[in-house]
Amino acid sequence: MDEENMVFDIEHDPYNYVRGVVFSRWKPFILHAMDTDEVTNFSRFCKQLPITQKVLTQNLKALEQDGLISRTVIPDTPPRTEYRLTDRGKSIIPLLHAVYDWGWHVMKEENLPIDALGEMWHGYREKEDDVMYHPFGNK
Amino acid sequence: MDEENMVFDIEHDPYNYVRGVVFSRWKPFILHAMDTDEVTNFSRFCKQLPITQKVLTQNLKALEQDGLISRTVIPDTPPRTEYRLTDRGKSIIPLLHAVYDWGWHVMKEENLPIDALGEMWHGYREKEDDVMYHPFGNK
DNA sequence: CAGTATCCTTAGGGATACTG
DNA sequence: CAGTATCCCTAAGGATACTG
Repeated sequence: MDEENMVFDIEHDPYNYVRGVVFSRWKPFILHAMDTDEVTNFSRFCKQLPITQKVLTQNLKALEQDGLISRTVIPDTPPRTEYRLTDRGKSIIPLLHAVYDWGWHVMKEENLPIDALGEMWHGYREKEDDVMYHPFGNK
Repeated sequence: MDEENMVFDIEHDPYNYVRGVVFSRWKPFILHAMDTDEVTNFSRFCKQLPITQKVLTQNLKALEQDGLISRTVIPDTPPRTEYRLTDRGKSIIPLLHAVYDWGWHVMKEENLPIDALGEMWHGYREKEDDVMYHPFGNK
């Protein structure tokens, strides 16, 4: 055995994997929305998240490929598309809550402003109808 | 009250905050290493993580500013620098473990190769001396 | 409705060389 | 030892327009 270190390969590491699969900019919000809604369609996402259709499509496609969500096209006229969490997708939700909670408390400690809409989604603030006009789900 | 939606501002959202503060490419590994080592110095990090000094410095500086680690310069000749987790830094460790665990299980389900060194650090694989030659800590 | 197709911008990271 | 200083590259995302 030589003195050469075995070198750590981040490409095959679970942290890095999770980073790509769930911690991109918008995925936590998409997953959270789908957990809240049970059945969610494309246009609902667009209503309150300031995310472009292109990025939304990219993220939904990736989430589907990674097995976190399922996509069903319903052949109506016009056809609709339904998204829902798979078991794997559901299994990440508690972790997302824990992440939000940790971040929320640290931001409070640092006196950083926290988005009110997100707080309502997570039950950290009383829901107000005028703000929750399109609370990700049924109007 | 107008019909205009209140728009969600991701810049003030805890998810996004945590993403920046702990889920950049290398921070989980740096934090994990510091949790394992208690007291860690700069050069130890360089031994096994394939990370450049510049990026390491950037990350350590950011972690310090965000209150996750503390930095102490010891006036020897040459001066050394010691890093250790703050209470806030320690408080994120269980969450990191949970992330690793979730990712590890999903990668197993998908038959994706998992880095052996990372598995040993996390206790998912028996430690082998020839592989753990520089296990982040004391040689 | 649920996307594609283009084009562009930027933050985070990598490579390499240099310093008190 | 513990960093700076440059330069470069790429992936993720944003803006805008178009489509079956």
